[in-house]
Formats: sequence, structure tokens, C-alpha cells
Amino acid sequence: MQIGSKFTIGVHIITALDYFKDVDRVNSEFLAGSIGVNPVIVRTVISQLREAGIVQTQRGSSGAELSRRLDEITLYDVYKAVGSVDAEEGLFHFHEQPNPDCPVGRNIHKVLDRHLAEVQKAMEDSLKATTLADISNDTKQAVDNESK
Amino acid sequence: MQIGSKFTIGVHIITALDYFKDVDRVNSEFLAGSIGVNPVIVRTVISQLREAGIVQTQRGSSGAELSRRLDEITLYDVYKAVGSVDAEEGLFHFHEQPNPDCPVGRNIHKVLDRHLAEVQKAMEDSLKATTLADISNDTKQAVDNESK
DNA sequence: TTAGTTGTAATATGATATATTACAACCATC
DNA sequence: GATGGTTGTAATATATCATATTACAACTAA
Repeated sequence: MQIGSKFTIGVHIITALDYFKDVDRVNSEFLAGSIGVNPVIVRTVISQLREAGIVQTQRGSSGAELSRRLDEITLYDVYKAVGSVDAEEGLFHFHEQPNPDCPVGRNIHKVLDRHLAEVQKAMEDSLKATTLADISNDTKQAVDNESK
Repeated sequence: MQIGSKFTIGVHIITALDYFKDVDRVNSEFLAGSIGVNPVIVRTVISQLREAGIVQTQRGSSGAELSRRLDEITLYDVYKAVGSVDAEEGLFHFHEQPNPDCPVGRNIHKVLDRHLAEVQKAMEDSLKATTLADISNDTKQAVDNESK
């Protein structure tokens, strides 16, 4: 299994919105061209970023704007915004019908859950350690290095 | 998305193999009954645990045996054994066709990958922190507490 | 020899991710 | 205020994957 590409698409969108902030017509079609996906996917992800307060948009007019500074947006914020992992279900899918008539079956769930919640937290905390400013800077530097 | 239930099924199997080690006929059907899935799923997961050197089995005869002590088996070992996350692909699915004609498009992948590899490592390291002995002990204690 | 079991292939089914079409609502501008 | 471009979102299609199920050969224990 994998965490869906909407997460990396979200990061790509934000990075591009900053990179091309002085360029006209950075619309969903332009972004879709850079990302390599359908424009509707871009609009969907942008909608989710907007609901999360990360970008602002205006219907009918082109181009989303960032609502916060890049160093105030973490990978975790994007991950949450696009719903990479369902908040109810969690990262790990537990088998759904352990047998309540079996001592192991009726206890394993709550025993394991405690540990798995920690694992998920470790992952999410790690996502919080990187900001979109880091990604943006790394990207600009990579572009600079190309011309050498 | 979620990490498939084969992972928690694997943990359940190992816990049950230990819990019922003195019981006869702990075969794939018995385990399937405790877990609440089809016996073929159990046999498949046991096969993967065997390939990973975690259990031993004998064709035709009932009951798998643990190859190592519970405190020498971590959640990470089970996660790896059942292939919860493809080793090639990684935890995060990157959008596959970023545009090489766009400076962001042709650099975002390698920039992000470095950070995402760290996130995945944080998750996996956290899985290493719990052993099956922990799960087993917690389960036995939960069973003990039931009779109070 | 017989009954029970494992290992695995083959297939079915359902869920989910992504792509695509379509269109109403909206904006900027001439 | 008419026009062209755009967003937001619903509806649908398609492909991939997780899980379930059937089937059976290989094997073991008695």
C-alpha cells in the first residue's frame, strides 16, 4: 500500500505557487501541466488546501495564493489537508472481526492499537519537521545547480 | 489509505501461536477462527512469516512453531515479512509524471524523496521499538484483568 | 490406507485511487 | 452586459489492489 499521490501533488502545488508567484495565468491547467495530472485533480487538491487554510482562491479568476508563509506550512499540514490518512481509521488497517470468544481475539485489538498509535504519531511528528520553505529552498538550489 | 490488515493478522498469529502453544490442533482453521478471516489468508501470512524466518511449519502436519523468542521479534519484522510497504515503492506514492520542462517539475521528486525517506524511517524505527513479547505480555495481562 | 493439513494457484469481489466529462457559478475586461 | 476564461464540484469510468473463496496436489500422522 502507499499514501496516495495527492499528498505529493499538494506539495508540488504549493511549491509551484511560490516559485511562479510573479507569473500570470498560474491556473489549474498550468499546474496540471507541471505536475502531470488532470486539472480536476489539481482543483480538488487546491480545494482541500483551501479548506485547511493553506491557500486562498477566487472562483472564476485565475491563480491561488498562499495564506501563510512557507515556513509556517509543514508537510504534516499538507498530509492532513489532503486526507492522506483517514483520521478515524488510522494508518493501520486492523482485521475487523477478531473472535470475541477467543482470549487473544478479544484483547489483541486494544493492545496493539496503543502501540500502533505511537507508530503513527512518530510518522506524523516526522512530517512536522519539514516545512514547505525547506522544500522550496531545496528546489531553488537544485535549479541553480543545473546551470553549472 | 491504510496499511493492509495482513500486518495485524501476522501479529495476531504470532501472539496466538505463543498463547496456545500447549494446545493441540492450532491449525490454519483454528487461527482463522480467532482472527475472523479465511484460512487461506492465514496460510499465506504464515508462509510469509516462514520466509522471513519467524516461524517454522511442516506441510501436512498441524501447527506452526516460532523460530525465535518473542522478545527477538519486533513489529517491524512482521511488517517487513508481510510486505506492508513495498520496498521499491516506499510509503509515499509520488505522482509519476512531473513535467521535465518545468523547473519545479523536474526537481521536486528528488528534493521531496529525501525528506519522505526520513519520515518512513521514523515510522519504521518506531515499529522496531515494540516486540512481540510486549504484545504477548499486554494480552495476557488484559486476559487476567477480565476475571476481576 | 485414511483423515487431516499445508502450500499455492486461480479466480471472484469489492474498495479505492486516479482520470475524465460535464457544467453551473463566477470574474475580468472589452 | 456580453464574452472568454476560470473555479468548484458532481457524476462516471477505469485500473489497481486487498481480501475472500474454491480447488487441489503434496505431505504427515495414526
